Amino acid sequence: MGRRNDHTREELREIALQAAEELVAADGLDGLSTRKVVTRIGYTVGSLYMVFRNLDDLIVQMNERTLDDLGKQLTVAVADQPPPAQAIRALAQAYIGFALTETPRWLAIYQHRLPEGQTVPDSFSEKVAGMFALVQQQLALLCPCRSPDDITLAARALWSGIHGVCILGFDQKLEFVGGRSIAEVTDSLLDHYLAGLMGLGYPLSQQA
Amino acid sequence: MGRRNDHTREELREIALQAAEELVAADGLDGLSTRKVVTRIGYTVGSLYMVFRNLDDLIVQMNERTLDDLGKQLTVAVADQPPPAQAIRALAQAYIGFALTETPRWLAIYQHRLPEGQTVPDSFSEKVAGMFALVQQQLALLCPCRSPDDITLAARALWSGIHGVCILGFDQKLEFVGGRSIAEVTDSLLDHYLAGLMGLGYPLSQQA
DNA sequence: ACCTGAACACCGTTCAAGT
DNA sequence: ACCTGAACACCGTTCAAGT
Repeated sequence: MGRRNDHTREELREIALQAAEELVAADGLDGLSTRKVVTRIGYTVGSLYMVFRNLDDLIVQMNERTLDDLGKQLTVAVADQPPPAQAIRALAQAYIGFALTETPRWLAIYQHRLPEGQTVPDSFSEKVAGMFALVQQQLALLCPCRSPDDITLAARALWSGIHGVCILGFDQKLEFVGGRSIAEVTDSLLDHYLAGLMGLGYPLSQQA
Repeated sequence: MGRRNDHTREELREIALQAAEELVAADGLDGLSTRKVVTRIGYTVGSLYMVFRNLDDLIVQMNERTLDDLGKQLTVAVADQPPPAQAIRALAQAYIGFALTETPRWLAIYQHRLPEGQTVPDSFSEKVAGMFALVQQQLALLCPCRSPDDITLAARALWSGIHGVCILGFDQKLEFVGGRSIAEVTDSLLDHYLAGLMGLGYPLSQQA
């Protein structure tokens, strides 16, 4: 018993997160357990708690890695600096593409809920903010005359909307209207929202 | 032991679902368990399986009741037949209102995932379809010249978008940009999307 | 027919004990 | 210092046994 030192602390963290990702990819977040993780890496339950505070901590760290991967995809989508309207479309497509290819890991980001009162670490929020900044940046290029406040609001509305299409699209429960692909619905949202944002001086509520 | 007959099958179902709703309202879907439900209603574990196939079945039935409540709220929101643009806004506000006041039960609808391969019963899908029809109907009134296909697509895009704003708004993880309320972001989405839908003959992608 | 409670196979987390 | 494995308090589900 005890003191094997097969792996450094950091190595242990790495293989545990890898195992967790594989388990989630195979069976979804609900299929993840501490005992499955340690069995997969050849350790016993207790040792997990040397590296992670608890299962929630492990999941948050796993989700941070998923955010990193997602962020990379978004970054390459706008790497060749297309015009802003196309860039926004490319960002949306990259988001959908990631959700499509990495569905369980992507879902885990939103499925996991910390116990009441606990919040996600700053590093997590920063990654989310970084991705969000990509959208905001393109929107600012698209609408140079709008105030920063307007841009922030619009970016949030647009990105939340795209996320909504994705999340409902993947929820077979909500597969209410057949036929339409996630990409089609997203295009509708993008087309009309951006047209409205740029085309009219005043929002609907101030007309009539 | 055995044969108490304190309650009929239907009564047992009712008090079990009620207990489940109270548990979810208090501690969220993760705080729900078969054993807590039966303890709360004064029965033992086994008896739950006389009325529900398993815990997933109980949750689905509980979520159907939540959909009923939500549907009622949406219906009253358009009961006095306001003009379509206002009706759509009222539907969105009713949705947000329900999410705000019944957060854990509302969240449970989306949080719960059936095991791989299983699907939700038809009665569930029908309720979702019914709510969705409310939006579609108003959108059809707003844009009489659009094809039914266009309307379906637009309704889906718009409603998914509003849902996205809600779901990210309630996720403190994603509270990336401070200051903006869910209602504000929804208004931005509605204003610009509807303006774009009605104001321009061609979507952005077909311009320039 | 209804209901119990023991049984089984799982959980997350802790911690004394071993090297 | 690292790691084990038993222990504890939970799970969901089944089913023989009782009335």
